[in-house]
Amino acid sequence: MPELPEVETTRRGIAPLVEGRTIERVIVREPRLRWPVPPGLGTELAGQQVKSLTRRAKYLLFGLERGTLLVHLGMSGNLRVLPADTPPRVHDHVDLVLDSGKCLRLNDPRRFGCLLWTADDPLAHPLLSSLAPEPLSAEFSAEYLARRMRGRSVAIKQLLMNARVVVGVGNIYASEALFHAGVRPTRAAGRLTRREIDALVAAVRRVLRAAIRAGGTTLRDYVNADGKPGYFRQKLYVYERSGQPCRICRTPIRHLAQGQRSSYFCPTCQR
DNA sequence: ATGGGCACCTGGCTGC
DNA sequence: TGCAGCCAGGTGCCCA
Repeated sequence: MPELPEVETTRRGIAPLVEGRTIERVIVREPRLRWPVPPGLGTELAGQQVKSLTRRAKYLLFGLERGTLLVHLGMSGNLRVLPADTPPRVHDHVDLVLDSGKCLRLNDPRRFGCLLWTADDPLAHPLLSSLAPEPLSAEFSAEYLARRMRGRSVAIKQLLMNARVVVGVGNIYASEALFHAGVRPTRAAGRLTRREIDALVAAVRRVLRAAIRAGGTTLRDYVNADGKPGYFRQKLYVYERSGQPCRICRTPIRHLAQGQRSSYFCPTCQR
């Protein structure tokens, strides 16, 4: 589900409601997430104030007085701030009960998400330590990408989704960015021209920024912190549009599978 | 090092 | 109506 824009939308939505609040207690209804919720989490978090809420890749980092809470939403997770007495629904796995009378509630049907705590520098955590640059940072430049693509035979779409090359770009925005750059998803990464790499870096940035502005993309079950869907779906050019006319040239959008993931492209606009 | 495939899970849709 | 099969915003790990 959530790629960078959806995680960032979630962060912006919940930050004003959690920053400065104290966690009174933690309710774990289902600890079996991608990694088990640590058994001592409640003891660790109770009484701690949330100092900051930041994002690294698709992880949310809750900076506490002591240590950091790491949350990943996996494919189907969402976080909402609700009145603490709201009856839990199916797949409401964890609540952080706040001193505001509200709770931060994690819902995740597929349980591919995770909720972990670390006492140390969160960026040194094994799950975060080898992550690539943020796509919206200056570090993600055409020079950088060109260097990382050189000699690689892997398809450009799969490389874009590799978190050791650039983070935050998932299945939707990889297809969309490649459309806007005019590059077919199947091209070998190492064969792109410098002009195409320039276009691709710009397209990744543009698509992610526009999606954040629209509150993310809701395909099925993504909702933001207010329980509302994102509106970027209406601005998708190729994703889940196979057979429909290209918004630029009317050629039917094509679908194919790459590494067990669906890709979409316009055979006319993308070369 | 690189690339490919599988695994983890639930739910919704399709087609027989 | 029932059920099998397939697909879905991610990503760590194992193998060649």
